[in-house]
Amino acid sequence: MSHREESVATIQRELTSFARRARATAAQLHPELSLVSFTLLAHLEDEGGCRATDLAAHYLLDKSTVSRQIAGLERLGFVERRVDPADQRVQVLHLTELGARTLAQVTASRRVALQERLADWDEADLDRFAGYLRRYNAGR
Amino acid sequence: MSHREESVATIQRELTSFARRARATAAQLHPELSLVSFTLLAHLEDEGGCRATDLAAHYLLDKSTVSRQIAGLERLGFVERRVDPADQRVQVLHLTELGARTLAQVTASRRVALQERLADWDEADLDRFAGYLRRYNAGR
DNA sequence: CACTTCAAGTTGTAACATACAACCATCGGG
DNA sequence: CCCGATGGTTGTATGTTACAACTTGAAGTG
Repeated sequence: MSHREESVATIQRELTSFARRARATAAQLHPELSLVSFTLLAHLEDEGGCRATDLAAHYLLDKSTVSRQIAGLERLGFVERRVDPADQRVQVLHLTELGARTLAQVTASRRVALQERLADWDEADLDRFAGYLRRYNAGR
Repeated sequence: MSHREESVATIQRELTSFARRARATAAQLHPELSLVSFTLLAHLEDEGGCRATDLAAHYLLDKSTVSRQIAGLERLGFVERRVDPADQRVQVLHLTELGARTLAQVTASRRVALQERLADWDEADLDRFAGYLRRYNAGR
């Protein structure tokens, strides 16, 4: 196995291991907002509102799954729907004020945990790690 | 926000985004072996056999969940149990020949996908990225 | 305009995954 | 020999997800 292949194998192993734990970690940190709900809210924040179909495409979920997730988030008062005047079928989803506040809280508590974990990394390493992750995720 | 905080924020965002997609990606790539089953088999391979309790601790799962997962994998003929002669309560889990072969296939197909995605990375970057991921996961 | 086709969302259904609690069996130490 | 701790299974409830069938509205075509 070449050096290159070994690196790829390591990346594979570590990413898998991370993915596997992510759900449980998220659930422990804030039981009120699952990993999926959290990412949906975050996406709404980033995009400043989007359609359910967009969420489904972006997160590789079935539209029925998104429909139910959104219904739950609406029940919690975190998102609201605004019918697109140009197309009555479309519901543009937006964060409510409460949704934005909750998202901010959860993001902050996650960040604290992450900061602790990365406490002994120096700034240059953090910067490069962040860059690699961004590059990896962009590559699709 | 300091440079350091910005890097941490990026890492948080990218890791979350990755985690969110991982399950669906895995499911598409090989419907026969979910992400969880895959990681359990991989762990057995790495460790050369271990207890259900170890799996639960490592993957932050309830022991009942692991118990059912293992039951499923046993039904599929991928793992076998050997009672520890030193402690009758303990079942040491091992990959069967079929389990090892299936795991190897899935690992290989995942690796191909990953290699494609990392095709335009140079070797030094791959090496550093792998190192950062290992360091990140080790930090707990 | 009527007809067809397509896109956005919802709902019915079934399969899993998961946690928690209760439980059983076994081990090890007083 | 009992008793607490450990490994594991089973009962139960909840949540996530996909697939399929359906509803509604949009858009194009004759």
